[in-house]
Amino acid sequence: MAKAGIKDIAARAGVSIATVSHALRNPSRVSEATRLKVLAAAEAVGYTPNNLAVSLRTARSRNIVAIIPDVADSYNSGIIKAIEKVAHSRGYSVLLGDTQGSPEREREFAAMTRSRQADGIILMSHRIPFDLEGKRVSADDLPPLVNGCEFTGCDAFPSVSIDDVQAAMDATRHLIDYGHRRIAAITGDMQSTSSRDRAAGYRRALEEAGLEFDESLVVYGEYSVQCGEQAAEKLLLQKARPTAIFCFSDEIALGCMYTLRQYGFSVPDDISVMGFDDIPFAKYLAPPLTTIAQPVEDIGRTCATLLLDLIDGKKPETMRQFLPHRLVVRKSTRPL
Amino acid sequence: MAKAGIKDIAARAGVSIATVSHALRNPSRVSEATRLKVLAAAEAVGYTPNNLAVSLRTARSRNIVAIIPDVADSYNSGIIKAIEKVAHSRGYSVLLGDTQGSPEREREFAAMTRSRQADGIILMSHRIPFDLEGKRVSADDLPPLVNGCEFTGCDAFPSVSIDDVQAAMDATRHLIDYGHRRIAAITGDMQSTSSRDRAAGYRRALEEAGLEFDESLVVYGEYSVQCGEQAAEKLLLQKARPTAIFCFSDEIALGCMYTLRQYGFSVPDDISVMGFDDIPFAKYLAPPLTTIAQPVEDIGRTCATLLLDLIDGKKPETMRQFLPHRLVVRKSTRPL
DNA sequence: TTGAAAGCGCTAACAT
DNA sequence: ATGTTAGCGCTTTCAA
Repeated sequence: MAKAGIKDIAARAGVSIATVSHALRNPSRVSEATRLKVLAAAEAVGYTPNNLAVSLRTARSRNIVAIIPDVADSYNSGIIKAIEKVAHSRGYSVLLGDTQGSPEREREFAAMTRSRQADGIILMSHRIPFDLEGKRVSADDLPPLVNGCEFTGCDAFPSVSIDDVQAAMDATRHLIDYGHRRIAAITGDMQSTSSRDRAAGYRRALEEAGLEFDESLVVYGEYSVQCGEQAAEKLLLQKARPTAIFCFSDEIALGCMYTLRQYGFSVPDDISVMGFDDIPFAKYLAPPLTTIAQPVEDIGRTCATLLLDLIDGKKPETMRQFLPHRLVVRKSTRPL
Repeated sequence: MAKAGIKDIAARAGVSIATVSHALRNPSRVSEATRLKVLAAAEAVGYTPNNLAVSLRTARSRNIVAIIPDVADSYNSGIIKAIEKVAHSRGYSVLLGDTQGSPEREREFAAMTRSRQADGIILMSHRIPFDLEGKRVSADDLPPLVNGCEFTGCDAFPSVSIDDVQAAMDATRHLIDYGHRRIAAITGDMQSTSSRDRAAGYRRALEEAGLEFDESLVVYGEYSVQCGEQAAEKLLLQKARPTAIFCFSDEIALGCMYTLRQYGFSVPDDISVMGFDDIPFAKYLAPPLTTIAQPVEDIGRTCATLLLDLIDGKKPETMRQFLPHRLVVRKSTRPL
């Protein structure tokens, strides 16, 4: 006996395949007696539905694809974990779309909705992964998509993230409140909206405090430890060194602190370092990292919930959803 | 125009659907002229194959499922990233099976091969996620599965990991070579083979060095920062404290070092700490962590390659594959 | 309450 | 080289 299907059940239970199908999906439409008979037969033949067939027939794969720059990034992996959790609880599976930042791969993964392998997309990128131009943009042949952490700029899709501008302002202000005046910044990829917004917030907080924005104090990088490592060197090479460095991610901060230590600088005694994200490791670092906590779990959960609702035809109430961040002051920053 | 299928192409190109199918999949079976005609028509109608239909027909989903305890764990996420990479390069997608250690979820995800949503399984657990007993174990109705990092004990499935016993011996020996005699250990979940093997290696290295195994020096935990945090306290409470602590994962080591610091102990001056895994953060910690480097990328790649080959009907050469680990001495351990 | 039958969109014999 | 046709395993009208 190779592969038991509903027709095997039907044969064994002495009913039609239609009845089997009903008994399994729509119990109320068959008599109690047949239902039991069918269930017993299903059990007996060791039935497992072929979900490919179900999906083809119902035009629903019950998969979503999460398009994410890098699963191995601590911040990202937290988000995706939360996504998987709610997807699973609602009977969906998540297809992993690790793009390593490649626009081409973003498009490939996004195409999975066209090819019916996925019913929707959670996009953690600032790029729209398909042509809106080419064809008519009849809003309803766009796939269900929710934009997480980043923002494509297209309001046809709901997006969820923190208010990066405000968060960066809070971070910068914390440093200013601590008496710092020469506050450097190490950014993420400036293509990304998150990084642009943080840069804007940084700048604005400076201005509001009457501090001059000094271009030589910002190093444009990307969200990675290696970047922080190198960027810190550039900062250290300056004649007038910063007394504080605002890193646009905790990973950057980690690399930054490493370099500082290499050259004999103490954090926070010589230089204060501020991170962003509050990855799980942040509080365990030496010194524990002052940072902006993102509600990672909440972001992931909200993205997934929104998407699944979208798939079910429910329109979101707010298209642009901002979740609350929080300044977490630990030991990597100190009053001047 | 809603959904272009091969029959739309056929109509437009003035050929049969079979010819379209051939032109698309099997170009050599069709004349150059028709091939071009078909391609043009496909382009014109904006064709994207319905992979659900293809999969149903060919009985191949081109998905694999990665069953993993926790995507947010740095070690795990490295593995899964490598898996995704090779899967993608071979035209497969990976379904994320984050189990949070739950055997039930392991089984749920494993069932995806039965329901045809996945063609194979990469299992990072020591438990077999389905009944081998119940039915006849006719080896060929087992799904393609490769066991990564852990070992179920079933040699019907290929497995790939490092030699945990040897690696733990190397780690312990390093501490012994440094003159340590009271060497504590903080283990992972002792249900897991990796942790049992490491415990065995630890013990064996002790014995070979003529050191007595002291049960009070081992704290049984799990692979998490929180665990390391708490376990370290237990160790510190002992009358005769260890001079070195061998943590069975870097995350444990991180938590352990944190607690040590809390209580004013310096690593490595007062106590040496050794990790395991060499997660990307390890070298950036303060102090940089001495650890056993696992070939994460290689493990992931090998798992995926093996599985995909298995799916293609190629039998693996070795059922139990050990990849080389490496002792990485940094600054968290020091000679006594 | 149950069943017959028509597909979902595609592939793969088998014919032509 | 191209076309006909029979399904893959299931859901879902529609009729009985």
